[in-house]
Amino acid sequence: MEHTRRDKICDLLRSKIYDREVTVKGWVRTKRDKKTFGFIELNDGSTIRNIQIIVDFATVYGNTLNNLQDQNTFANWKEITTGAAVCITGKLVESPAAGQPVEIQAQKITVYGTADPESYPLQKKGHSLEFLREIAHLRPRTNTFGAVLRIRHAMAYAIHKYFNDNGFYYIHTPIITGSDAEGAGAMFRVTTLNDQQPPKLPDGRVDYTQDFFGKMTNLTVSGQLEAELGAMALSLVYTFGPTFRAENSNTPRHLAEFWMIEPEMAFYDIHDNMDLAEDFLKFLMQYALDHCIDDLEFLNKMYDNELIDRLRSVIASRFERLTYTRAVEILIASGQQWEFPVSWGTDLQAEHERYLVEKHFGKPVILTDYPKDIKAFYMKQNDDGKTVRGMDVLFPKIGEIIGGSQREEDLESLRRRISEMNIPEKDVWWYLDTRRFGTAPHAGFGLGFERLILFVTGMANIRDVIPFPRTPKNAEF
RNA sequence: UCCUCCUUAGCUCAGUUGGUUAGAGCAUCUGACUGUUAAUCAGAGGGCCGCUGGUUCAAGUCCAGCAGGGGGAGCCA
Repeated sequence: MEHTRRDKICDLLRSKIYDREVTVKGWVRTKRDKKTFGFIELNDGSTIRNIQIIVDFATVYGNTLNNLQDQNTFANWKEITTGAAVCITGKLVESPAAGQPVEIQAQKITVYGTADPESYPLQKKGHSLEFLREIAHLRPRTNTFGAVLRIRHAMAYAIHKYFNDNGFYYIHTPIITGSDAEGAGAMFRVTTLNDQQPPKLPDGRVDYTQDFFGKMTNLTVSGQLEAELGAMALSLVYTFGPTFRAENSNTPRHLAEFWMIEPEMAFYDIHDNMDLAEDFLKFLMQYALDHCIDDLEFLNKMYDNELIDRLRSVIASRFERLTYTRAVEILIASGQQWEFPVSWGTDLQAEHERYLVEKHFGKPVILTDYPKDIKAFYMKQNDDGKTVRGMDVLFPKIGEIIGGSQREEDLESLRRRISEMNIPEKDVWWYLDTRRFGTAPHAGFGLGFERLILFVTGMANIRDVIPFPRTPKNAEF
């Protein structure tokens, strides 16, 4: 096939240099027939917008549709259906009609790949998100998923940019882990043992010393502990990678495989941690508004009329910071009827978080200083002996978007906590070593990437903000 | 995992107290149309009514089980 340079549609739509030859390659969204000419709407993924191509049949085919009996002449035109991949060369001109700034007067059309209209599942009208999940291999070709995927990319890039520009180092933490000390949820086993006849110990249990790694291994549920090791040398680090939870969670906010961002900062206390989290989130939202406005406007129009206002409102607000204890007082004093009663010492339920964020304060909330018994072992204990320096950032619509804490840097306090929570010290000897050798105050947090994308896109279901969702009973594609 | 709702044409959905041959819009196909833009107009084709079993003279409709999906909850990010 002859090679031709490609003009990106996003560039052409912005161009003011008319009457020049251009070549576009992309996928047909719609075709509209007339008698002597037709229109093609072409999309190449560079923008949510299509470019319009006008095809004068006399120019391109030397004939008109009145002579349809001449099948050879119009075989090419008939192959141009929704979903077909084509290459079109023509002249870029100012559009004489409203609806688009420029259009292309076609001179030559090559069809790379047809899409049989009888069986191609995407049509030019809208589809339900549930249906599109069943064809996740084709849904990137829709306006909605094009927009979501471009925003997802922009947010991934903005995350790296933010940390890089602020002196953080990207550290790659392992995906296969031999520790299950996180306690963050059920794990997926990684093994190469024969699943029919695994080697057994005398007591009947599987002998993992004969497994690939010589021990039981799983997919990671968090890179935090390893990120802390990096922070104890490079001061400012972050991880950004896939994590896995084998929980049987069937909700619009949970995935079995999701991506998480975990910065870890030496010499930060919980207040520095909160400052960073707030600044970071606002930066990401501003980045989306600055770089993805076409896609955001589409999502705002089609799915969530308050999306752009909400992003702006979060950027403009100062996140409300209060202790867990104070939050419990507010909830008790609210006089609301709760499905789950509020009392000091139990974790807040979704209804409580929603009340604080959406009703009481009307803006993002950061809760701190939780009871130690409902939080992880590594959180720094307060002097009151009851609470730890954890912090959760709660957002409207999606609830907890960030969870973090100042970490316990004192070896003996940490060992006591590990013992209380029945975690074998031999599993975390390497983690304890950071407290043995040059320990320092430090803090960090975790941000669920897809939760962030949910908020930034206004989508309602987490399965629609990751290209190939992994959920219980679903690992297709 | 629990509660709840749903499953009818390629898609989105109607379908009356159980009663002849199961409908619509969009999509597809055929045609009309001198600038359309989710074009418009006319016509045509398209159904294991999720699966299995039951009740009944008769089941898309009632009952049970199973499967898949949505929403809520829990777990969490």
